[in-house]
Amino acid sequence: MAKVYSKQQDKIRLSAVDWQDAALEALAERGVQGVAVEPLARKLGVTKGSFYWHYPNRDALLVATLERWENQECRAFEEDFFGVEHPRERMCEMFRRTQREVQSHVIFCALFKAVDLPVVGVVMQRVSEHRTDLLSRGFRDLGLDTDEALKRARLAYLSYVGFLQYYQSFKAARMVPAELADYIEHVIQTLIP
Amino acid sequence: MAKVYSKQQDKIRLSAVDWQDAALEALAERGVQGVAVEPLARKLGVTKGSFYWHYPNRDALLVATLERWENQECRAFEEDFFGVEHPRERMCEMFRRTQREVQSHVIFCALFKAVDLPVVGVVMQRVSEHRTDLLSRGFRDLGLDTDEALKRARLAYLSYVGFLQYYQSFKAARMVPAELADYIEHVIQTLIP
DNA sequence: CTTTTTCAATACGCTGGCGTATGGTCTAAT
DNA sequence: ATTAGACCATACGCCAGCGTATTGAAAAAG
Repeated sequence: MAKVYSKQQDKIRLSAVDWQDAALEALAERGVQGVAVEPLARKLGVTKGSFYWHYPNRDALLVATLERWENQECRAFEEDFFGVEHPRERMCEMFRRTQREVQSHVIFCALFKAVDLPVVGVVMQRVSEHRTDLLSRGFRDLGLDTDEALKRARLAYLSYVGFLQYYQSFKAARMVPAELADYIEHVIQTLIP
Repeated sequence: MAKVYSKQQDKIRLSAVDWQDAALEALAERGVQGVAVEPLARKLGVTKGSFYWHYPNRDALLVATLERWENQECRAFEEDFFGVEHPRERMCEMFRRTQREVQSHVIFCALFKAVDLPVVGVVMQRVSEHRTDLLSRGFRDLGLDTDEALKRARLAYLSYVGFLQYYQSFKAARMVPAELADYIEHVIQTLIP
């Protein structure tokens, strides 16, 4: 489906998925409102005449892009979760995850900022519940009762969300990697029983 | 300076501050990009001819509005902080604050979503540091050493940010007040030594 | 009661994005 | 080699917001 091309500029013919890839890139760079058809067309070295052959409108691209992202994202999260056997080590790794897979976080963050758009909202709500569920399960495995585990999972997840919002944006005032790692370890010590 | 008028509609003549008030309202309702001069003018029952007498451009209104908001917001936070003597009770109240003063949180949240705009970014960074500083001080008063206190303050603040981002938007999936209070108490138990 | 000053209306041009319509070109299959 | 379908260009029209320029009205100052 994906054709052969060298640069972003001189490509052959595009598929619907190519537009989604470009949308994700724009999303990471300029946020949801950066996903605009004419700019995307320019970036792809094409005109919007092409776009409206693949999608009926901008929203449709957004929906398709987010659906693919959601699947892939949830799968990755699950793999990370179930990838570690030991319950405590497992949770620690989930927290340390914040320092890795940067691009993924950038998109997550951009989406969270646009959560007021219905199209984005429904997706982020599902993703949030999915993650909270898993974290909650992780805390149960550490001995917390159902209720405590859920609340702790919410706290953990929301502190993650807040962290991203903050540190993705204030790139100037960022902690250095060592300081960041130190912070994460503190969070682990504080939130994991 | 503020003239007499009955409704939002039929007012006499406007001052620069009237535009700031309207801007704050729009900010709470539609986010930063809702602060647009022509819509504001409509809401104020006036045309943009008026606006450009008071401000050179949209950005100037934003700056002025944010400056006023920042002062007022930081002052309120300090008052809440120093308003309670007992160090532990003080911190507990700061956390419970999340359930009150709703309008204030709405604006805070809207601003955080637009933190990529330089005008907004610089303000939110200052506000964030201000709050983190005070929280850090609060944790020191509870016996944490300087380093731990700072990290704990960051965690507390960022979990607050994440919480707002989430619950301001997903009004549908909100916790009921009792459940919310329960969550807050859990956070208090977990984060306050 | 003039004269300034302050505030507002009208009308204009510009930009950037959306979406449509129509026709053209390349490719793959017949 | 022809044809059908997939992909793209061009050229529209539309809308919403920004900002400017000019004129007008209403207060306040003199």
